[in-house]
Amino acid sequence: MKIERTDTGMIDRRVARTRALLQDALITLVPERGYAPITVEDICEKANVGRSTFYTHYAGKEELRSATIDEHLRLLGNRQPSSPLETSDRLFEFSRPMFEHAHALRFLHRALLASSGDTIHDKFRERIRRAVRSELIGRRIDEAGGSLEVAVQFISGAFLAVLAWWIAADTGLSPAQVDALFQQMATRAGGREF
Amino acid sequence: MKIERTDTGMIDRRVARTRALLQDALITLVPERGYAPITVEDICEKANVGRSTFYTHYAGKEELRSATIDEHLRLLGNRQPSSPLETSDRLFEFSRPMFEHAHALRFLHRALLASSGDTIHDKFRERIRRAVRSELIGRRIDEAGGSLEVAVQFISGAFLAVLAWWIAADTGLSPAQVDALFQQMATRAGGREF
DNA sequence: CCGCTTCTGAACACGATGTTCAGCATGATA
DNA sequence: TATCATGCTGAACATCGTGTTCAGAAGCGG
Repeated sequence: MKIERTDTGMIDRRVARTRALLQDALITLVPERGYAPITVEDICEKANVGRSTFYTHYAGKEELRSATIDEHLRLLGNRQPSSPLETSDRLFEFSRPMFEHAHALRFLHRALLASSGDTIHDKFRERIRRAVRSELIGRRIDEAGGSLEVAVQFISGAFLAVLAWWIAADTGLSPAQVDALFQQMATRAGGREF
Repeated sequence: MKIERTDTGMIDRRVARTRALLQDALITLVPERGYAPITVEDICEKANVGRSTFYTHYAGKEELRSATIDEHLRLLGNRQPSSPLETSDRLFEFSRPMFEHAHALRFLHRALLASSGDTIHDKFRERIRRAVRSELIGRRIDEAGGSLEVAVQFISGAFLAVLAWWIAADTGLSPAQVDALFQQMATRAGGREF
């Protein structure tokens, strides 16, 4: 069976209801056990929706998750670019609204963006974080308000992104070259207290 | 059945052979299809190892991957800390050896570290990357040797790491505060050409 | 060469996926 | 309100991957 739209383009209430129930169920379930171990049946049970019904809406767990995210990201996308005239020359305008939005929907983000459940990645990341942390401690005298941890996350995140990109993309850059570029940015990032 | 060691602590050749075959099979398979869709049976077939044998060595796919990584990371770990006396005050000493190592074993890294196959994360990351890229273009005049892309990866990686940490850890920091810290580091990272 | 360990492949139980369908319930429309 | 098209249901089914078990074959170490 397949879900169509009415001639007028309206969405049947039953369809809207079912989809909302399923998405809510997913969002409720993920924080409890994590995403990976959840089954379609779990979701249906929590949502009080027949399993066969699930498949008339989504091809599987992944598609439900994807649709859920998309629907919420669309809301974020529909913001006016913070007054188009006011072209401040502050860099990285995007960050503030992102932080705001993530904070407002932090439960959703926790449920759907956090925990890829990827053991390997996490192991590797933790390794890097430790290295960065130990290099930062002792260089910075004062660390009020957990800004050390922000710096650790900042630097290690940057490093891993550059590393992953460099390995995957097979640019012509030699290890020494990427490292030089990374070093330059990383060192500057900390400012004078480094 | 369970694999033990001989009294002398030696590893039976058959055991070594089997494990090597399985690890190699995994490394061969991942670049072809990605990690997620690979089944234990696939691995066994590629490795020419009985499926029941697989389970006498590893509890599942994940454990095999974990063991494979660990075994290779151990090789990296056994490096002397680049002459302990030479305590250069160059920051982030860790990065250079990492880049070197990743380059040497780049096929392994591509196979096991790249592509978590996580659709959602990737979508989100790409969104950020685009935002960063568009903010950087136009500000930087000269972009020789793909250093723009390095900057994009650097900044977006840093942003996502900070965001993920902040959402997950529930520190007391307000959106404005995290953003301020992020902005400070990000702006500095680019140096004067920003 | 002997004895012990590992490998093998087939069989089994299990759980989750994804599909199908006949019948029921509900929303849209007039 | 009546009608009818559409969505929901639940049970049944086929399929697939997982993880276990075991008896016999093969290979290793001593």
